[in-house]
Amino acid sequence: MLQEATGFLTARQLHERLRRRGEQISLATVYRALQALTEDGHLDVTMGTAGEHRYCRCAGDGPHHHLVCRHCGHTIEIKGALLEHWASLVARQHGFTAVAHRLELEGECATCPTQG
Amino acid sequence: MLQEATGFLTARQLHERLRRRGEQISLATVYRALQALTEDGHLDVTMGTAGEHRYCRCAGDGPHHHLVCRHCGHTIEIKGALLEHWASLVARQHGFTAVAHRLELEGECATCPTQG
DNA sequence: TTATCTGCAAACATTTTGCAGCGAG
DNA sequence: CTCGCTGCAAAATGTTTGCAGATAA
Repeated sequence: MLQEATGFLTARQLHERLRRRGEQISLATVYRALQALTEDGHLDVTMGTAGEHRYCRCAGDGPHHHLVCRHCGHTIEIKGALLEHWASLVARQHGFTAVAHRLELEGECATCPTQG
Repeated sequence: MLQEATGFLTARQLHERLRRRGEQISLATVYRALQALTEDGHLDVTMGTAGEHRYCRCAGDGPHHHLVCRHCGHTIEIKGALLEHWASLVARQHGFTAVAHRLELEGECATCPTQG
């Protein structure tokens, strides 16, 4: 059902896509499904700068980050062991414990179909 | 007026603080002031996981990141030259250009007043 | 029967905006 | 007068929830 989420989508965007494919699904159901799948760990969630949730279908194989094309939404997963190391080091230097980190990279991908 | 924003605050939190100090300010005015100050570059904005904006008074001296205590909101600015380097390197490796990045570190600070 | 899933619409939270009042120039 | 700042309330947007009907075990 959420095979559509190959990149980062808002609930509304996913809803629109599904309806265009002919599914008669309602927005509320999309939200509920998204919620359930997120709880099960099948989806990652990030916050857009406009305050909306963005859902992404990621392999649940541990912490990673995302490189997202700002035009087409194409997403690449990044396993940033180096970053995680650096993050916990910096945090410890400042006396912080139980540190979680969140990184998002946004740019323009080389093969962006929406470039023209 | 926003000297209160020593850490990350939502508009509501700031509004509450100001009212407790006796200011008869309205929520709309808080938003408007926040908006103006953000445009002027006097405030940084991040998104909380619940979808709310969080405002922070930062020196506008170039890109940096934040280490935030999840309990008291105490915030430390981090200049991550190493991270920026790594980020643009990774992005370039994947063919991305014009890459912006956003990092947030959240943990528990050593001198947290709300630990008990 | 119960349990789950669904749609619709209302509720809810955050943020923005329209209108009017007030003080400064 | 105009201009800008303010408060109140309503609107806009994104998200959640209450209720009832359908379907499955």
